[in-house]
Amino acid sequence: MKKNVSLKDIAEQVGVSTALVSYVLNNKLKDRINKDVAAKIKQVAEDLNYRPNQIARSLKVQKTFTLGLIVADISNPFSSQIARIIEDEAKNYGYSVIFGSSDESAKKTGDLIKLFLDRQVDGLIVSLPEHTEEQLRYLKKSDVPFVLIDRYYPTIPTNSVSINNYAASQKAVQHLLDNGRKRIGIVAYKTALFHLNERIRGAVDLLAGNASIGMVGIHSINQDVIAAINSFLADPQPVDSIFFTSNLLAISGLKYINSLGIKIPDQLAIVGFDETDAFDLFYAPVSFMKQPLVELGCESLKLLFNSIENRESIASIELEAELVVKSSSIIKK
Amino acid sequence: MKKNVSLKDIAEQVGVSTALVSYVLNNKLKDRINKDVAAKIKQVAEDLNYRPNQIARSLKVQKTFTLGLIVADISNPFSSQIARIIEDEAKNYGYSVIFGSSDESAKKTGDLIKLFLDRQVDGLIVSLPEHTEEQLRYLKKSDVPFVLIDRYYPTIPTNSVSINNYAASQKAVQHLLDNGRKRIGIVAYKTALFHLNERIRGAVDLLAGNASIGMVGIHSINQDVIAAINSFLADPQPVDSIFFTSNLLAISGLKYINSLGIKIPDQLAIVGFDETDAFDLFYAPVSFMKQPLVELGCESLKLLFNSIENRESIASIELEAELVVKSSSIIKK
DNA sequence: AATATAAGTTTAATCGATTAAACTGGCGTT
DNA sequence: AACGCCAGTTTAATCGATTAAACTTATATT
Repeated sequence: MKKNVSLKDIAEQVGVSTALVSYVLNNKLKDRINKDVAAKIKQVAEDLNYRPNQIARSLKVQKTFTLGLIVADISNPFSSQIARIIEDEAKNYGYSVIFGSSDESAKKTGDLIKLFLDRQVDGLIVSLPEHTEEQLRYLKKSDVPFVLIDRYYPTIPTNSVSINNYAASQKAVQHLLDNGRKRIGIVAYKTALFHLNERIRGAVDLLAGNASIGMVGIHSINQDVIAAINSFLADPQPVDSIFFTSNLLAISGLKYINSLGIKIPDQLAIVGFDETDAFDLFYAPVSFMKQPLVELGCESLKLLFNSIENRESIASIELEAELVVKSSSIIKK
Repeated sequence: MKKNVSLKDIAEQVGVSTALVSYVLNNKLKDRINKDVAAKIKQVAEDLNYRPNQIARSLKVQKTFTLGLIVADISNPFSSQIARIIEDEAKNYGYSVIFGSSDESAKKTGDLIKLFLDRQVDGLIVSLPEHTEEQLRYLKKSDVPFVLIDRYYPTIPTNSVSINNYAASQKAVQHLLDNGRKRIGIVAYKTALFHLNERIRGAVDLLAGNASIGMVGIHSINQDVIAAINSFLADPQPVDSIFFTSNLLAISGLKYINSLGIKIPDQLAIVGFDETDAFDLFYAPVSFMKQPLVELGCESLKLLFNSIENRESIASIELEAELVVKSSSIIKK
């Protein structure tokens, strides 16, 4: 195996100490160093194709320039788009990202947190599954800067970036009302996650109790979505519109609606949550609440870097989602 | 800032050397160590919640237990699913993954390779953009174990895992022929990438020159797909079926076909490449060539770990894609 | 001439772990 | 009593970089 070139190799070849090589290559003590020696060192470093060992550097300077990212599932487009944005933006700050999927499991989340802390990440961006108060406390105690993204506990103060789910939900429902819909079905997760329950609360508040809600278990999505839609339709006053509070729920629901031969938007208006290619391929392209993914990612990093520089700072940022109207929810002319 | 607990802290508290602590916690020299002392050390380590600093450990043992993963774009479902599988499986081997998106840029790919090498990854899994022979040579010279996934250069021997694109393409086209289609349009990328050209070659060979091909630039997908479809339809003998050689091409094409009001599969049969939710939401769920993603990921890791243990080994693995038939390509009963 | 200052470089400690080699008493053997 | 041996432990080097402090010369100042 070829050995990597180290400071020592350069030092020996030039005939100086490693310290001097380090000073030269890092442009420190600039004005005190002999120009010819500096030039020679740079030349040799170049010739040997020297690349500093970041592990050694990290150990010494106590900084890894690595961030940990925990998402629910990197293969879900919501997560992967966020990951993409964070990876890109972190690179601009000189940071790399290591990542993991929690699979909505509290235990996996805890394991990933420990794994990342062991690797001395400089900070974490985490999307927490439900029932992770313990993991969150561990994280706070660890004293590593971190930011919660998408999901947070309103009663536990932390850095966080999320959207205003309550308002988003109301925008979606109001849009259906504005388009003449009277009976709105809400399909939502049965969950302890605050942000998802805010989506329910927003809709219910606006409809003043006059809402049909279908609850879906995260591990039985297709089955529960079908049951929810069936019950919406079996109602003496069947719904004339459905608001799906997540992208997976919408995809699952639309497949079933397709198979029933129900016409969208004539018989049923649809609004989804989060963007996906699939919405556009539907014969009646699906209206949806669009989350500001770039802002979510960038604001998270801003908070995180703030927190890395100044441990005291804690901030919560709430962004607005935007309604994108396509043909699934409007009255055909 | 709270300092992490180190071996030294434990050693001081117990009143022994750090060496002994290390031996105990790593279960080395088991039979030579006083049981009471060992118990005490373990107890104190537990009490202080000691977690070894992996950076320090990596420096000493010259192994980081980290892999680098370079995909084209982590927000493309093909990449993110692979990333998911690799992350999961690597974790089983005790490895973490750092990742980056090349954006199909040779320069970014080179930058990522350097970044990952600087961080002393133990190995790399790379999906190369076109015109990256130079970056590939650099990688080979670096002597770090790596595996190419999905894409490879047939003339440059490396570890690689890919699918048999030639055969996959023929399966797709043969399926269309079997279902009575006579004029098949192929929509493919204009690219230097070998694996994508294999898809074209497979189709063309089978159709013996009787194929219409629409070439699409990677940076002008929508525009070029539209042009391709227009030309297919303007032909004196218009096509009765289209094979899209990637998921993005299919999505783009289906959107356009939708807008033209063309009926699938009656007027036009469709076969796509790679799975996506979108295919299922289309009113005529789309048939597609399904890549064995789990196998791709797992075989890559197997090759990589082989290569990490034994630098000499080089192997290329070719997997088969499978045709998944839905309603977009079959004759309606 | 004595001393201060500056320029250029090196020494050596350090980050936190690992590990080969050396050490220390106590014990048994002859 | 002298020696070897062994269990149990420590010493010290090492990984590759960073950096405060110390160290040389040479030059300037008084």
